[in-house]
Amino acid sequence: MFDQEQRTIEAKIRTYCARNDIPLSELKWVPIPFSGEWGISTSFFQTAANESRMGKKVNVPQRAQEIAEQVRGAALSVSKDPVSDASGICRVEAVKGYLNLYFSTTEYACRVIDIVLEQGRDFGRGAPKGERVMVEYAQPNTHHSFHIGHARNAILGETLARIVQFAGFDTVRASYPGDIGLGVVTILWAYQKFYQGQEPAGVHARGQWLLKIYVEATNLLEPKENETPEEKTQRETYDAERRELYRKWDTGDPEVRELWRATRDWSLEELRAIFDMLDIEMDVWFFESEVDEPAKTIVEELIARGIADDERPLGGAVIVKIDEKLGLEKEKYRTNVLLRADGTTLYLTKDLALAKIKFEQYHVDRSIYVVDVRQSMHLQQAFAILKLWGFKQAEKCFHLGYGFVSLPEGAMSARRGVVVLFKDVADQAEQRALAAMGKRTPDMPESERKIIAQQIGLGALKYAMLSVDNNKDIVFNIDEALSFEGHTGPYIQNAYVRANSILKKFQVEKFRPEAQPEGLKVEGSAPASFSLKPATFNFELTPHEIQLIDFISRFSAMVEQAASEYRPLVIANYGYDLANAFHSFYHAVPVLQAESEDVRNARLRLVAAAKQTLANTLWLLGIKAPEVM
RNA sequence: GCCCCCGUAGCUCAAUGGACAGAGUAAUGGACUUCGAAUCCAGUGGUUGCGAGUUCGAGCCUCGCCGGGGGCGCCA
Repeated sequence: MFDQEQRTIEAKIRTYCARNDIPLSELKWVPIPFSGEWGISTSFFQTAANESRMGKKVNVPQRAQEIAEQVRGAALSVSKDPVSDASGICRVEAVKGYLNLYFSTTEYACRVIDIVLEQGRDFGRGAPKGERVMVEYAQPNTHHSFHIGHARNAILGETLARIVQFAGFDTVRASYPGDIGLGVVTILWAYQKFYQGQEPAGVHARGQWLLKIYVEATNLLEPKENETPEEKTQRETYDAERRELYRKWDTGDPEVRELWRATRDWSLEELRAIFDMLDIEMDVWFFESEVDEPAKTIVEELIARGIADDERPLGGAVIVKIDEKLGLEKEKYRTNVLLRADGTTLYLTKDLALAKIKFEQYHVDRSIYVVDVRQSMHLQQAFAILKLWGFKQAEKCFHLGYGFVSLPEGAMSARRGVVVLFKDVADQAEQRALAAMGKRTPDMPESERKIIAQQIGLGALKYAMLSVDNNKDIVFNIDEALSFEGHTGPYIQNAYVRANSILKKFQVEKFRPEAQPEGLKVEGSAPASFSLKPATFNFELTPHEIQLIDFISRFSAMVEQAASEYRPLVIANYGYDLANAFHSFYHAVPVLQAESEDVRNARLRLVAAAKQTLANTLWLLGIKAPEVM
């Protein structure tokens, strides 16, 4: 916001230090961490330490303070036009080795709010970065139902995609369902043998039904303790049938393929329904079944390039001795298999083939994988091989690992049917939100109430997933995940609603409505800033206003940080802080009842800016911003 | 045996190597005739697992130890 002033002062500092032989280190500016005023700050400890290293005998903190004081004098006096209100910086102080530049409150408030209102939904958006990034997430197996662990993946991936997109990357969202493999065939086998034609109606019911079949099938196919010879024979017969089915699939048997395609579609339909609920729109769908052939092809290429070693003549597999090829002394990436002795591909093989497709056909510069942290080793191996292969994009491959989601009673297991389904939690969330809405909105039509309850429920669930650092495991406690109070999604949504409420009331009083723009589904929205009058903020601001403007002004920097670190948590935390600042402001500072017309106009602009920033933040989190709740 | 992640308030979690380690939650007290109380305000709560090291400065970086979780060539 004050880049110009910052650069001018930096130049003055540099000049001063050059003239006085002070070995200035890099100037890093951070917001002054005290509330009540705004400004930026930089320290001179590093510079003082430089002197110390050069042989001068100095006490570093003391010397840092001396330099800060001298530089302060320079900043104020080098120019004939001293730093003043006019330039936006009203005060410069040197304290404890830091140089603090304080912004003029009036000037700062005006600039921040003008920018927000002018840029609207683009406030905080980064300039185009000229790079394409692909975010691969949502890789559930088909023929299963989507559980709460899958939901963490999808929510994390979507939010990351929104963040990098908003930060200025050309962003491609990719899903990669596992639509073939032994697990899938197991379900096909049981379906065909016991349940053909018995599937229930309803997209979700059918998807969940497939999961039940899987549990039963697993039960039939797994060895039991103390099993009788008859049971053993039975089980082995079943297993042989399953293997035969897989073989038929592999050779393209039309009947098996048709069975597979039909059941697979049920899962994909459910997956698409869930993406709709989560507000996810995929750009690209990769399927494991379609990567198999390309995977076989690349194996030959990797052998030809001398990256892979073919041990098939010895009755072995095709492997890559990654450490050896990289010339590493200590073992790090170890060795992995590209092709089994029987000639079939593996997960790693397919991922390599898929990466090649991403780079060559989709022209991806950066490739992000949102995958369970337990697959960290495999992805590191894949990236290492891509590097050996000569793909420069390998440097910009990134594994966003996340800890797994377990239940209070232990780990989830699809095989045993011990899972918490996403759909069930989402339904529960809606019910709880409806109950919480209670009498707050007596005049709201049921249809709208339902929509908003979904938005609140999912807001709570999503925020619960995003407000924990991705590398930490989560024990899924439904009461905590669906809490609507405190550090939660609805807390942020509620701040947005309150901001809207003020603006709405103002407009109703002022203009009587018809001011309702067309196309807004939700009643009571007051988004238009056209009716806001210019304001100067030429009055003494309360600490609450200062705090709120401070958080608003940091939004762009937060987006940039979250994108460069690939960390949705940064935005989740920011959203809470911003909402918290707004709630405090809301409670303590009258807007419509402000003491004068000028103050009221200014505060209305501030409320509109806060509302906009909350809206943009919620969008990044994939959480809807209802106008009422 | 080797590698990765984690250890912060009773509990759940934050904190680009910088100024005073912060929130939520639980318990306590207060604030609705007011722009919506899903909120706000107040006090309480800490040897950042332990020990060294690097640094002007370490919750953060390095090493060792303790404790928990995950992974390690034909599963995904």
